[in-house]
Amino acid sequence: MSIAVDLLRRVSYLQDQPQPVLEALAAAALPLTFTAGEIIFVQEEPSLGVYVVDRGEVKISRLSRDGRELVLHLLHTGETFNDIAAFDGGPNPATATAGTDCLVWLIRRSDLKQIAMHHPGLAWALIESAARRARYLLTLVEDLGMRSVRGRLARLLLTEACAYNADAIPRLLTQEDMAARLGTVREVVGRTLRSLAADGIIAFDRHRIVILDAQRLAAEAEI
Amino acid sequence: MSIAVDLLRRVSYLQDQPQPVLEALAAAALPLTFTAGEIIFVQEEPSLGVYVVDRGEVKISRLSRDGRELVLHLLHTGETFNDIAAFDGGPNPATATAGTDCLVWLIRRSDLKQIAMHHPGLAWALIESAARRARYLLTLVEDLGMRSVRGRLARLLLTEACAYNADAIPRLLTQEDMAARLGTVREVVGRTLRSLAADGIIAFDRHRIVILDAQRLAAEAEI
DNA sequence: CCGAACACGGGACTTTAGTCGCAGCCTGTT
DNA sequence: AACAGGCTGCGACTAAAGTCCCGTGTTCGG
Repeated sequence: MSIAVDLLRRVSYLQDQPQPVLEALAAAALPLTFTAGEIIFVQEEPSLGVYVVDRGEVKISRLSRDGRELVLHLLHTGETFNDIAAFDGGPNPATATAGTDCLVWLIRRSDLKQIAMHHPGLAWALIESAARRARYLLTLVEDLGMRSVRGRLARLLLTEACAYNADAIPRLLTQEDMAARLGTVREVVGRTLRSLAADGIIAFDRHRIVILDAQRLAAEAEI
Repeated sequence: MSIAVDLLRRVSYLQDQPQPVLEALAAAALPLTFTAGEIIFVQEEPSLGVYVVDRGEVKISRLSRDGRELVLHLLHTGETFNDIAAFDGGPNPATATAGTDCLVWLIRRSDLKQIAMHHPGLAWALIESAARRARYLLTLVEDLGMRSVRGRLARLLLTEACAYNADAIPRLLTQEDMAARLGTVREVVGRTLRSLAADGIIAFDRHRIVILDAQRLAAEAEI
């Protein structure tokens, strides 16, 4: 159980919470393990509560009935998911899949609500986290609504490069993965990457992507 | 001031709050009036707090630098806006414009936080409302990411018809308005409307839109 | 009553995105 | 060494969306 407290302290919006609050949450947390590719929960089904990633990678996505997938988040240690459903008690807003073998903790909605009702500081922290989630979704809306695939891809490359603070993006993301995150398909991602390479903005180093001109890439992302 | 309490009771997520809570909020609320077309606040600027619409229509939108506008919400009496910024203290996530002459009340973030910290019930209500907002944004993401203009337009027509619970949509929305809500342009909306009419799904009755076949329209919206 | 502003109809065209099909290339396995 | 499967490269094609442009009806104020 103290393991769970250590984890909760790594959750960005919980780190300022007093020890008793974290202990109360930890006491309510249930450990769950999933193997790579396994589905954690499915969109539209009733929700159990909020999940915290302990180890591994979790993919949050929406599936359309024609088989396309739109990836909303890729989560790692210390990040939470299904907050929305845990907060409003509605069905799961998206599908969660284990990207790798992983360990997550589940805190049921009723427990969370109970604890939040007794600790206003926690309640406000949850409010802020929900607001951040909404803000992130708004950037997605703007991306999808007013940016071209080229622009979105440029943004994705920049954020990925930044995440590994390097000019090269290790071959973790396949073109298929990128397509799912951009709301498009594999071929278009490939074509756009080639076009960016033809313009001298990026280059391929044995299937790794190297950013040659971060300025111009940023300019592409702005449009 | 009792005017403000009456209004707050019409806010969906506040209606179960006890009288003292509403009075505390009302005491903190400042009335503001705007004339049609006036800008209430601009995206990216520091936020003052949360707003409640008393009278009139408020349009929440994102503007891109190439002049395109994406309408996120159209709000009326008893609805709130800029919740996100009021919750997390960040800049305004979008631009708010008075669609008609209107009266709104502003509750500053610090006052809201103070009151919420003393009333856990209110805090939880805010959590739920933030979750709903996020859920709504997620439907927008799905719309923009995996639906065609035709599908989105079909959905818009259905929800508008439903809002006036009739099969005809009064000429309140111009094609330009619809385009802004769908993330597209006027010509495309017009073309798509004509195409739906050619398929016998809708018809025009002296510039009003009449839904002839709600089933097929719903089918278009599903894809 | 006239003209300006606005909303709409609609044709012609360009660009962007998505689809299809197939070949090549690694990587790990048998 | 042979092979399967996943990832990629790429051309050809179609469909969807966006752009440009102009004509027309309506409304509203001078």
